[in-house]
Amino acid sequence: MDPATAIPLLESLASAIRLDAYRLLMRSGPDGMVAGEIASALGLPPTNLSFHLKAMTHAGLLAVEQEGRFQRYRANLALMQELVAYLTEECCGGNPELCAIPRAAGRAKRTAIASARTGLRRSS
Amino acid sequence: MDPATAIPLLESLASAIRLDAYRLLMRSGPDGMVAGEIASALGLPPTNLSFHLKAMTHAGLLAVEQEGRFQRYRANLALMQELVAYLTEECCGGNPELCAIPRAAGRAKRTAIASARTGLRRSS
DNA sequence: TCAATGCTTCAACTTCTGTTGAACGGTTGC
DNA sequence: GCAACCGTTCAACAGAAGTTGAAGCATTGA
Repeated sequence: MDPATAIPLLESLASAIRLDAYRLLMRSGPDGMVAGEIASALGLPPTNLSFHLKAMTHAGLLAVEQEGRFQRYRANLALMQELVAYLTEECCGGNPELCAIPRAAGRAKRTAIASARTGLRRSS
Repeated sequence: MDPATAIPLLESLASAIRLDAYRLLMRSGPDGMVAGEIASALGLPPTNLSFHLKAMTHAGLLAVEQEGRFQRYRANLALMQELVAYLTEECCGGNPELCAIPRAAGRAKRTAIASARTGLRRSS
């Protein structure tokens, strides 16, 4: 995944309504939910929900299927997993165990990066 | 992590400028970078960059430290890892291996959900 | 002390996002 | 066919986010 793909997904999730909707659909499993069910579960007017569901569907985070007069939405879990993998990569360069360590422990690995800079240093 | 904590982080990352800035700082390791270095690396005017760095710092995604007349920014990798853990949880209920499976495989698990609905089914 | 530097804050503006009510199209059941 | 229902699209508005230039504050070096 590249940034251009990740950003629309992050935008989709960076809203309380859309994050709630996604979590709801994730929990509802492969059956997903019909728009009206989602609206009543989240307590939203249908126009507003439709706006957000459309945005998420456009981003690829949801799939929609017509079912008679209903619209059934499902979470695209595979894409979400790709996003998580991308963030893990961006977080620690693929080494999650480096993330939370104290600063001194990263010293060996950052030599190359440090030497590429212009000599600005903390007072130490 | 709860949604109220995750959303500002997702907002922080849901912008090309801010995502680029975070990736840059992540790659620069524990040394971080000075604001001017970031600005020239990303090709941004300082006012604009300052706006975004402030937003990310406010969200907790970056840490900033004064260093003489410079401001040194560092990525908060621990928080990023918490976010990834949260998304993993939200993605598959803590079971990432369930994510990408074909729909039929989830049948047993969704019985309870399905029975709560009104008997609507796809034509199959 | 004073000019230069690095970065931020402020104000003004433009653009994007989110919300709402009204209208519309498609499906269902009588 | 026709009314009821589900959900979307549209238009209008309010508020938030992003960008820019000017001004300000703090630090540095002469």
